[in-house]
Amino acid sequence: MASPEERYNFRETESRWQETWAAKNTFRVEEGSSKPKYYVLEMFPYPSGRLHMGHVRNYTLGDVVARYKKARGFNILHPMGWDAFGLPAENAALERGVHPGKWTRQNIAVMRDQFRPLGLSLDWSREIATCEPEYYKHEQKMFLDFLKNGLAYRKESIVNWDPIENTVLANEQVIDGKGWRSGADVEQRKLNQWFLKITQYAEDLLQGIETLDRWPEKVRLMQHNWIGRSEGARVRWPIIGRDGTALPEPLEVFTTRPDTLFGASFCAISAQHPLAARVAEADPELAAFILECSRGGTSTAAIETAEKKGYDTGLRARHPFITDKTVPIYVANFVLMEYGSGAIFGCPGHDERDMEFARKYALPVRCVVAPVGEDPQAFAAKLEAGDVAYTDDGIAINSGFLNGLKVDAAKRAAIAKLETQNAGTGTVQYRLRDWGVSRQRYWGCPIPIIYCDACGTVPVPDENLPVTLPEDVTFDKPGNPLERHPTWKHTTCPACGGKATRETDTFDTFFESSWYFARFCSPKLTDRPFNQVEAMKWLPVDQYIGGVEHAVLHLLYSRFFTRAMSDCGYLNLKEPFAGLFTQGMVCHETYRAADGAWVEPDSVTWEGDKATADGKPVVVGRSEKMSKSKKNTVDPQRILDTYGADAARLFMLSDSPPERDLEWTEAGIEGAWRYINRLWRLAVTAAETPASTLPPTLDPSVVAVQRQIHRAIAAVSDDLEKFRFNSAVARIRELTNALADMDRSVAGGAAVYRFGVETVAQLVNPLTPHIAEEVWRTLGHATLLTETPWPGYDASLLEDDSVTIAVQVNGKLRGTITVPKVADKAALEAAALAIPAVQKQLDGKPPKKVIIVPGKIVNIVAA
RNA sequence: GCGGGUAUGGCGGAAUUGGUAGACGCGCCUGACUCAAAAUCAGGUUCCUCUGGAGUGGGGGUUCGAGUCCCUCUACCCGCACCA
Repeated sequence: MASPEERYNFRETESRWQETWAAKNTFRVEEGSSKPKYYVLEMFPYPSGRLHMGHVRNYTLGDVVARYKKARGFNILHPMGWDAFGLPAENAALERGVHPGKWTRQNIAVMRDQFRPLGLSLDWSREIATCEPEYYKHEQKMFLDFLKNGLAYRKESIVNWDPIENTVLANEQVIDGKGWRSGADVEQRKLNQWFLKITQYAEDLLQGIETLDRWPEKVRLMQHNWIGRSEGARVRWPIIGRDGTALPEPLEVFTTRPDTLFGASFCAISAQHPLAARVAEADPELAAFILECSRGGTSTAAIETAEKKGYDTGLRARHPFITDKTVPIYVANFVLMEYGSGAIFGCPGHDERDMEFARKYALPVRCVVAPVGEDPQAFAAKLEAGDVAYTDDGIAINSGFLNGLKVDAAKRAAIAKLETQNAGTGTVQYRLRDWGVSRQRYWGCPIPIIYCDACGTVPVPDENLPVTLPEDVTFDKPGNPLERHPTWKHTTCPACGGKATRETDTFDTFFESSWYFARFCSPKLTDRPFNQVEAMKWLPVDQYIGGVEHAVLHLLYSRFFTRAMSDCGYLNLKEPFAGLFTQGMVCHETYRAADGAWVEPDSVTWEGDKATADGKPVVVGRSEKMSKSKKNTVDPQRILDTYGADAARLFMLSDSPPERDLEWTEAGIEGAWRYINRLWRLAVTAAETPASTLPPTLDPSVVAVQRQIHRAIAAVSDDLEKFRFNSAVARIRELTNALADMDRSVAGGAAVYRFGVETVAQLVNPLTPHIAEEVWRTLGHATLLTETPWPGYDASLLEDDSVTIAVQVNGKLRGTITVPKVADKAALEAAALAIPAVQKQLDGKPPKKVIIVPGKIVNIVAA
């Protein structure tokens, strides 16, 4: 029976250890250490105001890795910072009239305080905030270096416009045709924008994926698809005008199927194609069609569902292979200007979309590929009469010099011929577009550029960096406050000294997060973003942890930045993150009142399986990601106040594998809290047990526990290495159960018990560091457990002298036998056959066959 | 449409190379302690027609033996989506 003194006081204990670790700088990087380095990083938080459960899970996972690796003898870099620029700060300014900078810095202060009681092994001396000029001045310099090296450029282009956020979005920030934060239908607008040349690295980024063997397959695949490499050809089609004369410039189309050129029945160009505009000058009907395409296509979502429409320009394109053959050129609403050359040739027989178009406009369908093993004539007749395209592999038919070749060979032959005829070239096309980084927002890093009527685009000279954000701005009107600031925008040209204006756009906030991992290597350096030697020592990040939602955003941008920084002399590295772990979301049941309004979990009361809120019944919905809109959030603060950090951490780690979604339940956290107390009682008992040395002979039951301790060390070590934290918890609980059940009064009992409790403290330390440290101290250790090496195990104690193995008859379990580990096959067979249940199954007949796998199983095959 | 993933008790999940399915926990049940409750402790808990049988989403296959390998179907989840 636990007396009040013995009850575990997490409030006092957890804060005491947090203070001790802080006072001793336990988690600072060890300068000049000869230990191997290990860089653990979790995706840094946006200072939204308060920590949420997703943060707690993310940082707990990272902390387990950091503490485990520290015990394993590594010199750990485990820093924390703030991804502090972003739109919510401006929204707060609009709604509450508070300056974005003030709001952000207040949030940082609140959240930093919320971090402390979690007991994370962070090196706070390296804290950074991206909204401070000490940080962003370096990225302004970096941008200018990118510009010098041809990695940044400005151009007018059609961009994704978010009408709610009043800013441009990158392609990666448009999800299902909607803004990734606002959810608004994204519109198309033509604007002058700064771009970073991520496409220059398309091939390298693609190939680099192969080296990321400690990344989840899912993320690698998503990046692979996002880059979207396709091999094909650019084909030039001479154009014949409406009057029958040839135009000077040919039409260039991109295709991945040059093998189907003989099946071409039309060409189609984008409504934004220059040729379309030229023809429209003399054709009002076409001009109207083009307008319709762009009007109907203001939202990306609308484009995707729109019916395929075309307009015959009256121009014709001359086929590269077939003399005298020409095809009509259409303007089509489904051809994208941004991909390939903004023009295609249509082969309806072997492309679904072209088939749809051809049937609509009564264009010919010609079969030029037939599947192997089918009669080509019959197949072609069926295909040409139907409306389903054949897109699989096959053999070229009706295709002149390509006839008889399979698709791959035909592609190569077609490209070779195009090249000899000077009618086209083999090429590689990527889906990846350059990264538009201009944002029409205030709360971001100013783009260090000046526009001068005389000198054009002029970079801000180094000595004038940083270009800092003005503090005196107003948010009383829509649009970018920098644009209407009375003085900030107006400046003099650094080149000619004349009147000039500043760029008022700021960088996409993904700019800051694309290099922060390097800044942590020398966070206080003032003259450069980071020290190259330090960065090369710590990078790549050994273990990066965060949500999968950044698979093609932050994670791709960072890989690009690392390459770009290397090409500009900042680094010599390609991949920033050697290991990546993407954690699941934290979910909770949802509740709705009769009127459909969401109800918070805290206001729901249960009576049996009936849930009510304010006396009215509520409908229990499915478990979903915690979100403010569905009100199914649980405030980490309340959990920490009620159960402490260790219980919260333990529950988060034990209930689900870390890559899967976690269902938050009050019962679960209570279970974790019970375990903490159970462990504490064990420790109190162990501390009361007089320390004794191990006697020469141990009671067999004690030997069994001793084996279990060593097995637990081996299993938990392996589990922690492989992110199987839920299994690690199970193994530790098993050992705890065994220790609680053991007889301490027999020979060696007391000593092994004590050793066992000590081992539990060590094993549980990365997961629940406060109680672990407290147990360690209670057992009489003067040194910190946090500074104690990871326990080793005795391999000879992992296995028992005797093993229990299963006995099957025809694959069905009929009994078990416990035999010496060294028992030979004959002994195993004899023991197995002696089992009554086995005898019964055999029914007096001799077995047909006996399969014996020593140490594992005996399977008797009955006649 | 294309690509990927997942499916195991009432629930979360375990079973690392094919070898005793359901570890560990939650919930539930019984008992002890208590005036009572909570907490704690002890025991039980896959299902069924229970000396046996069935069982890892459905169906089929390989094997002495399949949650695990192969084929096929279904459901759900995620990513991309007129990319030529």
